[in-house]
Amino acid sequence: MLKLSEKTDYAIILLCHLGDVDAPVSAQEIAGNYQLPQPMVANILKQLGAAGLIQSVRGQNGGYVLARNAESISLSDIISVTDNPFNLVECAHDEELCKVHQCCPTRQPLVALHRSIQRFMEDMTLSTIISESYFENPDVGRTHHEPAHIS
Amino acid sequence: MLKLSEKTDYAIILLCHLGDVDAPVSAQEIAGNYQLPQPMVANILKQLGAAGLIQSVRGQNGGYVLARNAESISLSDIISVTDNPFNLVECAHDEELCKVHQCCPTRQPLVALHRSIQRFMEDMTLSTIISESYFENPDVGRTHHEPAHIS
DNA sequence: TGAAATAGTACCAAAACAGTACTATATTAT
DNA sequence: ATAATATAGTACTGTTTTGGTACTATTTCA
Repeated sequence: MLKLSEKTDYAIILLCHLGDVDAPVSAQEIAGNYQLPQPMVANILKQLGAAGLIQSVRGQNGGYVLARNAESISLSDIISVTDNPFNLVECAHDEELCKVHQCCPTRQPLVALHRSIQRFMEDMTLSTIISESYFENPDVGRTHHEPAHIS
Repeated sequence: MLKLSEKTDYAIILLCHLGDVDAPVSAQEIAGNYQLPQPMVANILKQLGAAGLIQSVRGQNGGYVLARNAESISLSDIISVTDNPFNLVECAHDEELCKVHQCCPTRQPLVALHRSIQRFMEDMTLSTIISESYFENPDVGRTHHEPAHIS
């Protein structure tokens, strides 16, 4: 399905949190903050760490911090970790995989769509996401701007 | 995963074929032409018919023709049939589904990405796909233009 | 009346996903 | 030292989605 995995959703949330704090943040802390199951948060953080997007600090008072500044982490980077490298169509990478290579009308236009999405995801950085995010915490006095529902 | 289903791939191929022919084309004919399993082709055509993208002609010498002209069939239409209606993130349609609604940094930027993709898919019509498609049939004397491979 | 086609549905195996569990290792506070 | 609190690595499992098939009914034409 043409949908982001929930892991990616969560990963973005976790990364936004890390981008807002300087000191290392533990999996437990984040899980508590967003009411998500701790093992899953830990698992995603492990993946993000292994991929080099965040850096781990082991031991007591340990946790995670961003490995790079938020400007240099793109949505594409994140999706590559939690959603596999983006690949709209299989044959985009390997033409041999195409089962109907005698006449494949899909390749050209779908590759164009692939590129368009890819580019968007590369331009969308974590810092952009953070600056565009909005908070609905009741304790934060903020105007509630409702994003229009789509499609 | 952020990938089109194979059914969508096939659906595009089938529709392109129908867009090139006037007389009704049967599932068997198409299956033979592209060396795809007949039952699957038939199944996809049934779905496309039920969705109103193509029109069926029953009985002997029957088959399918486009129900509308190729300009008015968008990639978005096709994907809605074979890939479910496009929905990059669950909460894009229903904010209540958001499990972390206290602070959801993902919504705004992902909705933007959703819109961007949605728009692209609506602008990409079947006739565009057909005109951009290229054929490698050996019997058709054509210059072979290799699309660059993408990341 | 028989052949060739679609209509509708239901089914099944394999893959992907979400989430968990367990063991090992590192660091710090006491 | 040692106990507490972290991450590291990996493997597992139930559920959902996907790809593909099967079967029966209906329509149309020769």
